[in-house]
Parts: sequence; structure tokens; C-alpha cells
Amino acid sequence: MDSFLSKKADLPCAALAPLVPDANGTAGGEPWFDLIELMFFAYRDFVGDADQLLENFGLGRAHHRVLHFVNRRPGLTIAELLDILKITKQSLNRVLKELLDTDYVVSHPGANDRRQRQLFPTARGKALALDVARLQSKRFSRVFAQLPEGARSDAVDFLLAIVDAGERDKVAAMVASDRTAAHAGTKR
Amino acid sequence: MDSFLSKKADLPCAALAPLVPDANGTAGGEPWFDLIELMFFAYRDFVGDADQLLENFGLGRAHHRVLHFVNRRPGLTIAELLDILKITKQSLNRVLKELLDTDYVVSHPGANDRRQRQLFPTARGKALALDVARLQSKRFSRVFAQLPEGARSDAVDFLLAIVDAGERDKVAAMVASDRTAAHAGTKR
DNA sequence: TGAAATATGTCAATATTGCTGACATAAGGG
DNA sequence: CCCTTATGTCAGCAATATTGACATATTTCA
Repeated sequence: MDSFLSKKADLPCAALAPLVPDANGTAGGEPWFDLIELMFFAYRDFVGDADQLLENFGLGRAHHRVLHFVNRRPGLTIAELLDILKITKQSLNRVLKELLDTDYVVSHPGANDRRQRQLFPTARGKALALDVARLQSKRFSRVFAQLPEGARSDAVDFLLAIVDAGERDKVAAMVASDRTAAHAGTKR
Repeated sequence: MDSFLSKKADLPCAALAPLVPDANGTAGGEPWFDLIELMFFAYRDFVGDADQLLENFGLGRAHHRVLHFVNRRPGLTIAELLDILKITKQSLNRVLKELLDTDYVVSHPGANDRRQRQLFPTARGKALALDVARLQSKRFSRVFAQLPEGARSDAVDFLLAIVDAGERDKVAAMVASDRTAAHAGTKR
């Protein structure tokens, strides 16, 4: 990491400016177009899996995100979900209502605080969430089958490092804890 | 890579089933929730940079994508852009028209085939595209400053491997070729 | 206990980005 | 000259997001 940064300090003149962006990102270095574009292409095809499967059920990407996190963290409250998705409660409410109406998710008054709603996947919801997750995992299986040994762990480190510093701990905790298997929160 | 796959072949009984999804993704293994969720969180924060900067200019994410690729590949035709973005020409046309009207992009009849339109960034367009790219590169600078030596190259490999197999060669070629500096296609 | 704060639900209006279908124009090619 | 291709455009619609305002139930605190 030292040599990574020292590349630029050693350079004698501006004409031989570093080929990487400065630490502050604003100066002479060429931006990293390759990574910027690969984020676009990789995400496009990654979410394409889910989109394609979900359209058979009349559900969109927004429904899937809600269902996914409810399935992963059974008992999640509305406020927690809003904090994860970073959308407004009005936006959430529209898709959540549809998931409740179509019996993919159920809500119960909070155990401690009855103002809260705790969300749980139904058996149907769990099945669908798992189907999509498996389809997406299939893509990752293909990915790591063609990459060297430590690639999976490196990928986790890379993606986590991209996340905003203020969110990183929260995200790391969520991603690490495997609540799905633990409390099988299927209700109704 | 051999040992990566052989982990599962060696297992004696179903109770000790592999902790990774099967190659076909449909069987007993737990899906890779961590990677699935990290893709969401990383992309959310990554594009957040661009969104925030662009809203000062009254431009949205769709405008940015068009401007970005026009800046990266000056002389791009409409058909090529549609193939990259995977949207309909009607969707493209709305945002492209706005970029033309507001002088971020210009179009000229194709050099060889005058039915085509070749798109070029204006000086203004180049400046904005570069501003956004530098902001996004700044995030990657922070990322690789906290990761070990080969992380940048590994990340490129990882993201490229996620892309649909049928698209991968095309994407790899685009990402590799650095046309931006080469033909400085600023017009008007 | 009663007032304030909190968690959620809901209504209305609007913006952005995508879609389908239909049709028009201009230019290349046999 | 006809057929195809590349693009432009109009109309309508759908999904997902936003802001602002207001209602309701419940908890907390003075």
C-alpha cells in the first residue's frame, strides 16, 4: 500500500503525471473509467436476474428489495427498513402494501413497542426470496469458478470498502449475521 | 481453483452439506446473501456520488449515463449507445435531446453512413463528465488505499466476471480501450 | 395525568426513467 | 426504384421515486 501511494510522490514533472487519481480525486490523474463502467455493467446484469424472475409474479425490483430484507431479517421494523433502503416511507408503503395484500409478507405490532410494525415473510415470501437469491448466487458461482482462490473474500472486502464510511459498520454487521436460518420467522 | 470446488466433493453426508451454492445454484447450499446485499449497498453509495453532483445541473442518472459514454467514446452512434445502455430509442431520445439542447453533447451525420448520428461531448460536456468521473474515482481511491496490493486488478476481474457471458468480450474491450485521451472529440 | 415525541399510515401532486405501438423521414444498397 | 436500415417523434402507460400535509396510535416524560 505504501508503494501504491508513493508512485506519485516520486514523479519528477507534471508531464509524467500519475495514471491514477489523486487521493482527493480532483487533480491531474485519469479517472478510473474501467471500474466506473464495470460497476454499471456488472450491476445491470446482476439485477437482471432478479428482474426477469420476478416479472413472472407481477413484482418489481422495489418489491424484491423489501422482500429480500424482510426475509433476511425477520421481525424488521418499518424504520429499520427505511434506513436500509434509503427511500421515503411513502415509497416503501406502496410496495409493502402490495406485498402484504398478496401474502408475501405479514406485519405484527412490535413486541416491545406496539407502535412499531414488525415484518415477517410468509412461507410463500420465503420461498420466492430464496428462489431469487439462489438465482443470483448461481451467477456468483460461475464468477468464482473462473477466479483464483481468495476471490470471494476479496470481493466482499472490495464491495464493503465502497460503502459510505458512516454506513460501513452497520452494513458489515448485517451482512455478517445470518439471521435467516437462525430464527425461522415464518408466520401466518 | 481446484480446491475451491473439491471442498464439496469430499463431503461424506448430506448433513454436512456445502456452505456454498451448488454450481447450478438451485440445490441445498445457502445462497450468498453477503455478496447479494453488498452489491446493493455498494452500488447504492457509488451512484449516490454522481446523483448528488448532477442534481445541481438539473440532470438525472439517465443523462449522466449517456454523457459518460459519449465522453468515453466520442463519435458513438445512436445504435451503439442503445446497445450499451440496453434501453429503447424512445427512452434514450428524451434524455439525449435534453443533452443536445443544453449543449452538453452535439451530433453530426455519420462520416461513412450519413443516416447515422455520431455523438460528441462539447467542452462543457467533457468537463461535467470528468467532474463526475473524478468524484467516483475518489471513492475508489479511498477503497484501494485500505485494501492490499492487487485489489484493484482483482476488482476489475471480479466485476467483469459478473457480466453476462455474451456481453463480456464487448464490455472488456470497451473498458480496456482508453479512447478519451486519444481522440479528443470535443466539437462545436 | 396530560402534553410532547415517536412510529406509522395515507392522500395528493409531481418528477424521472423506463416501456409499447405506430408512423415519418432520410439515406444506403441491390 | 424498391427494400432495408438508422433515426426521430408522438401518444399513452407503468414503476419508482419525491415533497408536503395531515391522521392515528402509542410511548415517554414532566
